[in-house]
Amino acid sequence: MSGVACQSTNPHAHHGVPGPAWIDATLTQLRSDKNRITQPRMAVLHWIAGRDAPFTAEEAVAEIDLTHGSGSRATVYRFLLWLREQGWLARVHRTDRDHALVRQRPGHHQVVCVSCGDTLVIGGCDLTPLIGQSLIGTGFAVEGHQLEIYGRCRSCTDA
Amino acid sequence: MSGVACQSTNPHAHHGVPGPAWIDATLTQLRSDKNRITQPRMAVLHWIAGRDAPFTAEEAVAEIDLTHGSGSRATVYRFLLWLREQGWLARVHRTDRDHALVRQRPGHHQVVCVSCGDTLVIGGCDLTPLIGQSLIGTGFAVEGHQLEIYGRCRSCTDA
DNA sequence: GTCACTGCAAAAGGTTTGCAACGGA
DNA sequence: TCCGTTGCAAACCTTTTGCAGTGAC
Repeated sequence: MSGVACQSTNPHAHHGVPGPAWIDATLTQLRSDKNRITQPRMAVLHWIAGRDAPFTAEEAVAEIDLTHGSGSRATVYRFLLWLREQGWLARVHRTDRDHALVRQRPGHHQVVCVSCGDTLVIGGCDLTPLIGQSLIGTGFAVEGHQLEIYGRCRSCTDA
Repeated sequence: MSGVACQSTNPHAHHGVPGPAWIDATLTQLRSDKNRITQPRMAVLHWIAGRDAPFTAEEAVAEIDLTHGSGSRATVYRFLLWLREQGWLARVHRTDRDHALVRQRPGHHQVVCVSCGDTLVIGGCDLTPLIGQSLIGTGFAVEGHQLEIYGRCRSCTDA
């Protein structure tokens, strides 16, 4: 882990990928992939964009239906799957039950609060050299990595 | 990935936690926790000990039943849960579907081959100080972390 | 002998799929 | 218009749970 992010003020720690930029990027890919931009998909994108903590698919289904009056279970699941395949969502483990999803930007790492589930993302923290070193001589060709950090955020520690 | 691939320059890379040592350690804790050492639990332990690649709970159920003629679904699931809670198994993501489990030793990290699913573990690679540094000023209290590294093992690269 | 553990079978979740209707481009 | 996408409902798969019987200590 190197670079600016390791300084004390840490300008790279923030809540996930900024929502608006994330929507723009996904829309761009939808268009260039000749996929259709539909009303349900927009509802899903906007809902995710406003969501910083990890969420489950089922939460997405329920809340999108509530707030946007749209989103059948199948449609949401199908689109979430696409977003994951394209790398716009990362899967993280939940202490409780199943997996959750978070907006993702490559090369950044999730910091998850075990108490409230809020997420922080640290960027500019490239572990690649370190990992490479550890694997010298193993013949293993690294394609990527995912680091999840667990703990308690400020508000949950104070409480 | 073969055994040979791992005995190279990196003394800390190996296939998971060695099976026999892992069984001993879990048995020790079972005893000290006043839990009972039953035939089904022994079957589960031995099956896991001989398994280096990540496995799903369902695989465990099916194969343990086959090889040891024991292990009802509920019993295996209950024991796997205990092993996870005690930190003897780690949950890792699978590219395909749900989560998988692997033998774990604290402070070590999983290296997963995306092609054959085999696992390597690197130890002595403590990220804690680095993570701590990255989070200075965020008010986040780190309790733990999990690093998953993806890539291709030697045999899958050669193939 | 006691009480934790097992096994069954059923319930509870979570996710995927088939198919007719719909609607972006 | 055309074909990708939706919505519903049912199927599917994984994991959990209740409870009577069993067996480790």
